[in-house]
Amino acid sequence: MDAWLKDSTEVEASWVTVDLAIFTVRGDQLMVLLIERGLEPFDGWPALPGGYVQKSETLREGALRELREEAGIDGSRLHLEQLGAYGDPLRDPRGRVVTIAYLALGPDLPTPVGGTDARRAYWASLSQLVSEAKELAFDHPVILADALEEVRRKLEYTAVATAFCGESFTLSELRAVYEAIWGQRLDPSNFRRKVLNTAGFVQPTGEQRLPPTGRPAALYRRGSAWLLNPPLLRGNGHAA
Amino acid sequence: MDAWLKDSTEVEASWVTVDLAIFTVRGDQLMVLLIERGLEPFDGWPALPGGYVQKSETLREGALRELREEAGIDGSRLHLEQLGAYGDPLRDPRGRVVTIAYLALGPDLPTPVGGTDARRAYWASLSQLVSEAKELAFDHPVILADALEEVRRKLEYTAVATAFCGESFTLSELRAVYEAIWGQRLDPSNFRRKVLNTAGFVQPTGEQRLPPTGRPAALYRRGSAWLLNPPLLRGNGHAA
DNA sequence: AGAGTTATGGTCAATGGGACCATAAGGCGC
DNA sequence: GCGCCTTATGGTCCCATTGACCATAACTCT
Repeated sequence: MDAWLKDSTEVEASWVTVDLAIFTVRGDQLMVLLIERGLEPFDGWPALPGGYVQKSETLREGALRELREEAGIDGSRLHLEQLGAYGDPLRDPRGRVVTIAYLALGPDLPTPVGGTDARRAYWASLSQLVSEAKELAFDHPVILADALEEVRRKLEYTAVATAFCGESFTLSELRAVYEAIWGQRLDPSNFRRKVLNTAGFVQPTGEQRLPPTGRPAALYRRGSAWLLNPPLLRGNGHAA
Repeated sequence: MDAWLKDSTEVEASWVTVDLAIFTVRGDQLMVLLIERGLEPFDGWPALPGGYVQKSETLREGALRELREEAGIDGSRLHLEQLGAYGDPLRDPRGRVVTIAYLALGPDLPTPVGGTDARRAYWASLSQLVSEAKELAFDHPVILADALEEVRRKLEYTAVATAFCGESFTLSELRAVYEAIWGQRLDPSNFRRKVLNTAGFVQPTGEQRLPPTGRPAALYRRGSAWLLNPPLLRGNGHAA
């Protein structure tokens, strides 16, 4: 293989890892899955779950495997997309480690047990992370910030919000996803109108669900549309 | 370094490369820079320019270096953003090579000379590539398709179109960028209204430029805004 | 029954955008 | 100079979308 290298003193092989930003919405909070690292470097620090990519698997397969191994989550039922590659030569003190960050979104998931090189795994509230100025290992703060921005933007022009809901859901639940992630209240009536007028966003199941209090709500499941055209824009922001 | 590996039979180091999808608009055509490969594998095939990432540079620096070495382009004046990582274990017959794809956008650039491992470099028209069903090396067809989709989408909600123009430009030139990339005509009057009403998209220079024929057009330079809110949507498409 | 709560449905006005028309300001041929 | 062609610029009309509200429906709990 070295035969193709132009300059073996400058080019050398790298370790390739995947890191996962796994989000879910619980109540009115956007949560991200963190682990407490169980080995050096950054032993004891909170970090995003992740690990080495094996030689025979695709990057996506590696992400799905780490999802299972480190977070105990079956990835077949959640949304997984690539966020990007992070390869600053100094990002890992061990040497050149390029990581491919993945974004995973799912409905309220069980708290997972710790994985192989994690002492424990837990859901952390995003707003709490920010307010406590919590530090993360490696360049994970950057990855997490990029992931958050990606989710926020993707809610606007795709139907990805349904990935945070279960098989069937009410429009209030769907709206709660938007509110938790955008951090702003949306008008229930206008939200409803927008969602129902967007062909293929959701489709009614015909069933109802009783909330803890109040009128029963109709249930929907995700529709066939992925792109929302026109998009569902967040206004200038008007908290309530 | 091996001390951190969990299973040295399954995890091994990978080669990391960058590949570049460099776009420009010439006339009414969207062009992409291709090279003719000068060595195996895929010797003689057209491919996206790219090469190995060196051990001491960031991924972005590697992309800028390849831009210079393989395409003879000074990257300081064009838009460069990461597209994503491609790591199918079979994508390169030499073995495990993960590539980080970058998207580069610039104004009409000079035809570059061939680089180190390229026999020659040339601009290829996107529409021609499609109509001739041209094949590319590796998984570059996928990367190119992803890059194209990314540019098209990014025109909608960012001011990235100005990256295809020179320092100063007329609104017709800017519109021509949209038309070439979206493959559809836009109404000059409505386009103008939209661009000028979007605060910070462009700012007038006060100067004019004479087109080959017709009334002189006012010149603008790019403004401070990056996100367009509301976005500049392509309609359902109505060629003319 | 009445209050509280959530879901659903409708109105009204402002905005933005697509289709289209009109005018301005150059060059060119005669 | 005068008309003609071309491109740039500016404006109008109308409809779809949407934000701000108001009103009603359908539950539970007291």
